[in-house]
Amino acid sequence: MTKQIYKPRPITGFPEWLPEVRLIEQRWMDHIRRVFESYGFCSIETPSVEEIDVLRAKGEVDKEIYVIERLHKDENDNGESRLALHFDQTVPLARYVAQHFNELDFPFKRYQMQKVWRGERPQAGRFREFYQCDIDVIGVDNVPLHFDSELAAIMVDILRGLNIGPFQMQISNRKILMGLCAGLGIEDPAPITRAVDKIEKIGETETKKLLIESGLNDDKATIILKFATIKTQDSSFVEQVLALGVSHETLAQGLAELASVMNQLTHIEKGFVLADLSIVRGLDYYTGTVYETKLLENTDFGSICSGGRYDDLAGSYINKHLPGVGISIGLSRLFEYMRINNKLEIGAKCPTDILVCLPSEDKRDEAAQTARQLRERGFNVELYHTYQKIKKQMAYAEKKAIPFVWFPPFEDGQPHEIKNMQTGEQTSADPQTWEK
RNA sequence: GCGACCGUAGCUCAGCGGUAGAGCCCUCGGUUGUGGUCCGAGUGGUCGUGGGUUCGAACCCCAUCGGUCGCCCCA
Repeated sequence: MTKQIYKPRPITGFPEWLPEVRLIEQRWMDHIRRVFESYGFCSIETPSVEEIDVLRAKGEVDKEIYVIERLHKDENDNGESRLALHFDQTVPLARYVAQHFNELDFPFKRYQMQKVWRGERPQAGRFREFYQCDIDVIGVDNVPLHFDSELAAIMVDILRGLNIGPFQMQISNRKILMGLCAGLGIEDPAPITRAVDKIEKIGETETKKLLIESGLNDDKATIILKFATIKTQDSSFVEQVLALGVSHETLAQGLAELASVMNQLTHIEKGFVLADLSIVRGLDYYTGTVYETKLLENTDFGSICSGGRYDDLAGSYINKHLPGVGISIGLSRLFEYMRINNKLEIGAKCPTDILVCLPSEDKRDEAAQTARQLRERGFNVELYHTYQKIKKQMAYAEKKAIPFVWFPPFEDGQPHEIKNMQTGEQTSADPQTWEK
């Protein structure tokens, strides 16, 4: 009789980590949470599923959405196949705010760290199930522009603390390009924004080709191209845009807003934030400030932290005008980049500080007692429950990279001992007073 | 959804027409109460799957499934 084995394969796009990697991911999340809370953001968690109609209210993203249904559907179950996994946290937030409008305090500042699902082709840094860490500020009728700069500062703060190497956040304002297009008499700005957005990736020549293909004459294409290459560390982009000789009310408004945001970010060390007018972002609900963040050693990897301002978040779900601004860290993407490039400092495979070893069968009580005493004093302590040669017990600690091994007395009357696995040093110690 | 490349042990790969290999990992051993190094032994694969060509296929051909990378889109 041979046992039937179903050989499992990893499901691409749905990552899972070994304990030593997961441990670091948890540390990252702790860090992110701490910074969010330090700015007074509160946490919410929404269900993994939303009604399909809720998810669809914002636009055409149908092919990305995973629908859920029971394997065995009853005849009268039809109405229930209306559920699907959320593909971001902004839409669930909008629904949440609409639903709890009367119980929330505005401006509503919340953070949310959950998994989201997208039915896309997985690639490096692109998953079908991944974590996002969002913060958003929602106001009734308006949200001060100061939040736009504060959100940028928060994210720079977080990313610097994660030790991810050089990065840069690029900020722009959609009104600038929209106003520029309007000022140039361009009726459909969509293909223009798409071309501008690609300049970093495909270069100026290719971008210009795209612009011409979209129906622009050479003069207009040249203006747009010139515009798309403007990058400044302060608000001096304003003069450069004005020098293009196009004027429009929306353009002026966008310039004023972005200048204001940049001026409020001068406290950040130079280089972390850049006004980059080629940033527009595809998502159609952004109407003002837009953010993107790239790792400078590999800008092709994609944005690791992006977001923007929207005029009306929840208009599809409630009859109120609720503008907001939000930004999200692509935790899984960023983490994966660090992991595959061996930049995570992989350490212990468990949170254990001390392994208490079992000297012999008849010393179980003493060993357990020792473990309890150490645990009460705040250490993470594992007890080796199977009596095996000390050699085996040590090898276990070694494999899991547990930093200390505790030896309760082998014979009555002897002292306890503790061994530092890194230095190999072993000394006698008292479970009530020992310190690392 | 479209295009290019790739599927041999848990992992990284060699073999490219004549009966499945290496390194790492894992397990055990190298005697009394102590890990890492070293030495020895062992477990593990119907060579992604199905068909075809051949005396004979991991190897050649076709199909299929899976993976990787681009495009689209995005964290």
